[in-house]
Amino acid sequence: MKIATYNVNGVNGRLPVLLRWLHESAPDIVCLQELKAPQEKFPLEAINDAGYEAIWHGQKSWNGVAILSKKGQIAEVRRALPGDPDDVHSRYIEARINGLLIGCLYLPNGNPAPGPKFDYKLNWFKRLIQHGQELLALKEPVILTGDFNVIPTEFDVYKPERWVDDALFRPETRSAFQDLMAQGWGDALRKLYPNEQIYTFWDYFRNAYGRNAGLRIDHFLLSPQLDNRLQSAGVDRHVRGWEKTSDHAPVWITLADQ
DNA sequence: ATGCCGTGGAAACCACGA
Repeated sequence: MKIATYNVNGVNGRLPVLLRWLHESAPDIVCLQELKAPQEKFPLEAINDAGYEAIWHGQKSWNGVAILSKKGQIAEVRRALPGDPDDVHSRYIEARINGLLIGCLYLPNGNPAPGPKFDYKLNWFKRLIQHGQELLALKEPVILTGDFNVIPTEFDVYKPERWVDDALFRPETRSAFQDLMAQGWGDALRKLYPNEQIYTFWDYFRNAYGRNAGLRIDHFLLSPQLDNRLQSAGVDRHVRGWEKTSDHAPVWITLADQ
């Protein structure tokens, strides 16, 4: 079973790219972030025509997350991260599909830091850590995936010294990510490629993709129940080179059937 | 060092992104 995550940066603006990639890569389950579309503007018909069922939580202009599946029913569990009923951003959706519990997330960017946006990021992170603990306590096969907006280590950025004061790389951010990982999650891509340089995002500016000036900020976190089912993982980095493409590339894993 | 590009929405610019 192939599962992917992709920050599309506008699901309607990128629809041709999304459909081309779905056809080429043929993942069974897809987590999307940054739909940038209100609930009623999600392109369900085109997604259905591509062979996928979908659940989504849209929002006007910004954020927005979705889970697509062409394998098994999507049983939605929640469409918000617990812990703050006043949080109106659409950044989390969770569902059971085919024996997997999948959390699709778009963690706040947090810039500029310090400031209220960074505070929001850290508060969101606290809620994610709390929820992560609850997910692991289920002792089920769980996947937490999406755009974490976290550069986990110096090895995950082309020029770390330029990013030390950035909300994606600040000590508080890395520390929060370490706290989450310490619960027992496995970083799927790092587990399979401990020494490879892996990027999932390249800025639109300064020919970042051409220079491979990238960041690794889209992650697949697996619960221990999935440790021995992880078969392969990768980044479809060539998609970042397409016309009218997102600044992120799709990331995927494959799991052995149980 | 920098939003230099790109999106959506409102309004011919702005907020936001990483």
